[in-house]
Amino acid sequence: MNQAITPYHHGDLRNCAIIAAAELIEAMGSYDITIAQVAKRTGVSAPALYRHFKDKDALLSAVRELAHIGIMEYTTGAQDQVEHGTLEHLDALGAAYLRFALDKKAFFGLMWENHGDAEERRAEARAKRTGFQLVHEAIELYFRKHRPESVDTALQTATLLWSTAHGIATLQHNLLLDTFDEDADADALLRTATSAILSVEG
Amino acid sequence: MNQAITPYHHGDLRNCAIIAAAELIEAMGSYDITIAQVAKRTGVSAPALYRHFKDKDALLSAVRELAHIGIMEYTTGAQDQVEHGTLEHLDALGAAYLRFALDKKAFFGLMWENHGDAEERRAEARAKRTGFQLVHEAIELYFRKHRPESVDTALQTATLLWSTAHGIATLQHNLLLDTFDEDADADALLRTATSAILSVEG
DNA sequence: AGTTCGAACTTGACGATGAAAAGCTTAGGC
DNA sequence: GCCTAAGCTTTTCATCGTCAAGTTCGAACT
Repeated sequence: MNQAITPYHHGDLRNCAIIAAAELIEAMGSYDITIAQVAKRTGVSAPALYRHFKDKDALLSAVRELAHIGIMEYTTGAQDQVEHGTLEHLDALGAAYLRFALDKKAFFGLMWENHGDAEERRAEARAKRTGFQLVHEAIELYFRKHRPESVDTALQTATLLWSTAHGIATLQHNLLLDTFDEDADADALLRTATSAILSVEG
Repeated sequence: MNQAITPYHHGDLRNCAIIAAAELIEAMGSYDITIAQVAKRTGVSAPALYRHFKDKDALLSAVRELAHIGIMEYTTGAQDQVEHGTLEHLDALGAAYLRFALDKKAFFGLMWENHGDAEERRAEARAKRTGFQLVHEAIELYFRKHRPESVDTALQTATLLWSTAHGIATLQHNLLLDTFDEDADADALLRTATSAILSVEG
């Protein structure tokens, strides 16, 4: 975004385009953006972006990765304020996930679109896995402290917990929580699910 | 789809267009279809569809409702083969949901897109609620039989169970289950979650 | 039966979009 | 001080969603 006197060679177009796209998405509250919009915001012609991205979806794919980093900021941020390996730790992670889904609706929606070729998918899967790892480690730590006999089911438990959090976030995101249950509170629901799933006998 | 000698007035264009769109989506395995494709398949010009749908999204919205009916066929079909109010009943519902997500990937992805104006959203929310109701009733019945003191938490439990099923389906759909947990089995995961959530103390 | 009317279609056109092609511009190695 | 190749630009094109204007036909009224 920092073009001093608009030099011919931008210098960092790839990254600036990704950021511009992300800003546009956030500003419009929708990931229905055009190459032209991104190009304009970056101060560059539309085809210029094709020097750095195979096609539109490759650009969006990069934005999706950014979004995953964003969610990591939410979760790691929340994690830093609680004692690790406790129930509060897991609740904090879950709450952060739900909060991201609410705060950054457009990003959250975009992240779970899956188009793109195998290459892009792999890169995104890596980013997603990093976020999941956080939950996995937190649960492993929790089990090690409170239920050492269940440590080796931590991966399964993490998958379940992530699924539930994601499901609740999706309900929220689609404005269906109210439709299904007028009095539902996403955070409370997730906390209930968390303790239920954590107490499964390995 | 039944144009005998291609009469000028189609007779049932609206429904045929919806079905054609659904068939296209299923055939291509993607919901990235064009008005022109749908029109061609229906044997009609593209603008003709605008007599029956406000815009492209109104057509897709109708297809989404069809998809919800499809999921209902899966779940009610599964339900008919088990004794109601049992754990197997709930497991069957969940398994049917996961199977739909796998069998009809494109539909499943499309269903959770949410664009469209308020009017369309309301119609879709109604369709979604109908599917949810099934789970709700099954859980209420289960509680009435096995844990009568928890009957009034059935709605909350249903929301949780639906969330978990949906989360697992999403992981599956995005090919992430393997990424997160190489040995994960979606059905087994959901069964584990189901019994955990059902045993929460009201 | 003939006229009329409006709903259901047609063709044609337009603006926006994603993407390719071909030609400038400039930094950096020789 | 050129030469080259990467990084841009403007042009161009096909496709897409959608609108406007004209055509066709069934039904309702005389």
